[in-house]
Order: sequence, then structure tokens, then C-alpha cells
Amino acid sequence: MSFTTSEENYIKSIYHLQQETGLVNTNSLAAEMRTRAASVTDMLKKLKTKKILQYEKYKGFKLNEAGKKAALDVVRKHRLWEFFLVEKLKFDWDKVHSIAEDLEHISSEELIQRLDNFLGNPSFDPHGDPIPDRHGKIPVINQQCLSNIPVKKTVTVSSVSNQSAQMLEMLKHYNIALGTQITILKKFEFDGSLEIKVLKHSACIISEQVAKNVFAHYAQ
Amino acid sequence: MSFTTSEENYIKSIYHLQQETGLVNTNSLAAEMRTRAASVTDMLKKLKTKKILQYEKYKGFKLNEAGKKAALDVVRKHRLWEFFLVEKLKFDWDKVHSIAEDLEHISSEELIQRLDNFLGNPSFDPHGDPIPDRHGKIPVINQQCLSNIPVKKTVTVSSVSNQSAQMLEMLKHYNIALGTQITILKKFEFDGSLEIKVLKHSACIISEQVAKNVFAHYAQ
DNA sequence: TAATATTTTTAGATTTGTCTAAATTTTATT
DNA sequence: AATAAAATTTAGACAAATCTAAAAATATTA
Repeated sequence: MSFTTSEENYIKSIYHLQQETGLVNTNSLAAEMRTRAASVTDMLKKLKTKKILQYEKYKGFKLNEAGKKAALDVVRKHRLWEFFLVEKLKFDWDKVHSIAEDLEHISSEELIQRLDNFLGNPSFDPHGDPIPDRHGKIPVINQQCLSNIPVKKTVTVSSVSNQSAQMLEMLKHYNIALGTQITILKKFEFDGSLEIKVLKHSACIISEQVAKNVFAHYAQ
Repeated sequence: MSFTTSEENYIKSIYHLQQETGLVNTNSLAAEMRTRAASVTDMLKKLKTKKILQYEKYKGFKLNEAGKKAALDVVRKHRLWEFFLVEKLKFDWDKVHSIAEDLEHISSEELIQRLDNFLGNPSFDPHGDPIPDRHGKIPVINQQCLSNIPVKKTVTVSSVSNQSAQMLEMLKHYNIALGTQITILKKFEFDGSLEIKVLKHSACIISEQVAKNVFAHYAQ
């Protein structure tokens, strides 16, 4: 089954939302996609006739297995292109999203398989997000946000959930990047902020908001 | 000025045709694009309002300077992507055209400039076609089809004008690729066929049809 | 040059994806 | 439970890109 660019964008957004809420509702999808609820309803009918959506009027909706596979195909393409843009073309990681949004809709199995091989079959994109394989299998990593890491433990940064330019700016300031090793020194109950030691740098304090968005895992 | 994918495809085809005939007419563009004459007329009106086309009803049409620059932008993107697909992803050169047809419509100046640098600013694509620079300047090469090379001269293959799978098959058979050195041994007046010597291979005879489609230049 | 053929354009329809405004259904609140 | 509010869907419109069929303009030829 093949999909239009617009269909793929809806599929991707539904997948994203249903990861968090199970069932998705019309308004939240409209908000996510910056479109109108009426447009969402129109597309839902189309996706239902394509048999990739469980959808009953007024009841909410979610992708079925075929729909999830379709979503993972798009996610795979998106993340492989992001990896390419950062690793090969030397883009900053916060500049690649919108270009990858276009590239992800190029439909050629062989292109993506060759790109995957050319890049060395990476498991995670430049933001630390897992890259599904061609069967839709997602690599797992035992990661936790910094707030949930106990004091005195040392961990390696594996992903960042807020990928805004503002967040990137903060992380640069703290010398935090993917792969950076961090030791948790102290937790402040008052505001949830953390004192941390970034390897090769002096100790510093990060807010709870930052700590909740930076994910890390224990040494492999 | 930016263009839709459809507009870009028309612009590219008009450019291609007007290189050969100067003025382009509706039916030949419809044939080239495998669409209907009525659709062409519709698009011509649009391109005229965008001020990139000289067009008078029933009189034929051609791109003006702005239109040519737009066409060269698309050609540049197409050929850079083809180069990427062959050199980096190891596609066969006859498999890349349709994928490059999609990639060429991704619009990001920075993407293309970075891709160009990543590829080492190539001057010619895998078919030997020149890659315009970002200003629309086309590298020139003193090339001639094999039929026009005098007997006893040795030349280097620089491009192939017919890029069909069938042609590729023939060239593989003759051990001819871009960069191959060929000596013209004899011309047969009867049917225009040529006896040639491909470097490191024994002499063979190619038809006039092949000779007219293989371009070559004298040693740099 | 008058009749015929070809080319090109117009008129009107279709599909996809979107929108606004109104109607309907569901949910929340008094 | 009745009413108000919120969420969702429907109805109808629009723009882009295409198409078919018919009309208009141009070119060919007898």
C-alpha cells in the first residue's frame, strides 16, 4: 500500500499521539498538525477506507497494525535522513527537522535500504531517537530522564525529548551532547533542580525542566 | 520565487525542448510530459503570470532568463542527487533517474550547497551531463559524438545522450563507460558504423546509432 | 483559395486536500 | 435531568492539477 504525502503526515502524527494517549481525538490531532478539525475528519474517513485506522464517529481513533507499520516506515525514513544530514552534510542537529520532513516522503525501498547501509545501519538518530529497522522493529535502550537517576551514579546521555533550538542552546551552554557522561551529585527537593558533573567540566546546576528532558543510560 | 513540483517539471521539460528547437509548441511538450495538450495550455497560463515564460496564444513559447535560471536550478539538483546515488549509494547509473526526479523537488538552498560540497563539487553527473553551479553556470567540455571523431584519433568518453536501460546494456557489452578511452579505427560509409578499439579490449564495430549517442573529448 | 487536417485553446468536470459555517453528538455543569 | 459548553462531523466551497469534448485558430493540400 502506498500513501500520499498528506496521508503520511497524518499517519505519523496519529502514531505519535497514540503512543502517549492510546486513543486519539480529533482536536488534538488538528492541533498537532496545525490544521482544522474538519480537515482531520475528512482524512480519517480516507484512512479508514484504506483499512489502517480503527475509527468510530465521535469515539476517537487509532492506527491498527498495518497503520503502525506505515507510521514506522515514515519514522524510519525521517530519522535516517536526519542522520545523513547531520553526519554527512554537517548540519546542526536543530536545523535538520524540516528538510527531513520533505525527504521522508520520497518513496523507494531500495533508496532507503542503500542509505541505511551507507550510513552504517545506525540505531539512533542525531537526537537520540531510535531508528526502526525495515521490519518496523525499534531498538530499545534502557534510558531514564536525569531526574530519575540516583545520586552518585554516572550515566551517558542518549536522547533529548525537547528538541527546540532553545533547548539546544542550553545544552551547548552546559556542554551536554549525545554521548556525554554525567554524574549526578545532588538533588534539590525545593525545585527539583540537580547538581551534576559533566565529564571534563566543572559541576553545575540544571533545572528540573532540563533534567526531565535529557535522557541517559548506564554504561553499556 | 518558488515553484510547485508540477511547475518545476514543466519548466524542466520546456528548457529541454527549447535547447533543441528554440520555440516550443504545445503538442511536443504534452508528448514529452506524457500529458494532454489542454493540461499544457493550463500550465502555460500559470507560468506566464509568474513571468518566466514568453508565450502568445497559438504562437509557441519559451522560457525567459528567469525561467532558464529556474530550470537550471532543477537540473542542478537532479544531477547532484544522481551523482550522490551512484557515487555514494552505489546505484547503477540507469536506476537513478526516477529517484532523482523526486529528490530534485526538495527545496533547500542550504541542502543543495552542502550536498554539492559533500560530493566534492562535481562538474559532471554519472551520465556525463554537466552540473550547473549555483549561479546557473554550466561547465563546458569540448565533446563530439564518436561519428564526428576522425579516424586514428583517441578520445575519452564523456557522456551518453541516450540513457535508456537498453543503451546501458549495449555499452556494458562493448566495455564502454564514462572515462573509457577509445580509438577510431575505421568508418564504414555504407551504414555509418565504426570500427573502434576500446582500451584494454579488442577491436569491435558499433552501429551509427550507438556512435551518434556516445560523446567523447580529446585527452584533457 | 476553398476544403480539410492539425494544432491549440476553452469550457466544464473531476480529484485531492483544504477551509468556513452550521449542524450534530458528547460531555460537563448547574 | 435540563441546559450549556465543548468536541466532532457534515455541507458546501475553493484552489491546484488534471482530464474529455468541443470550439477556435492555424496549417496543409487538392
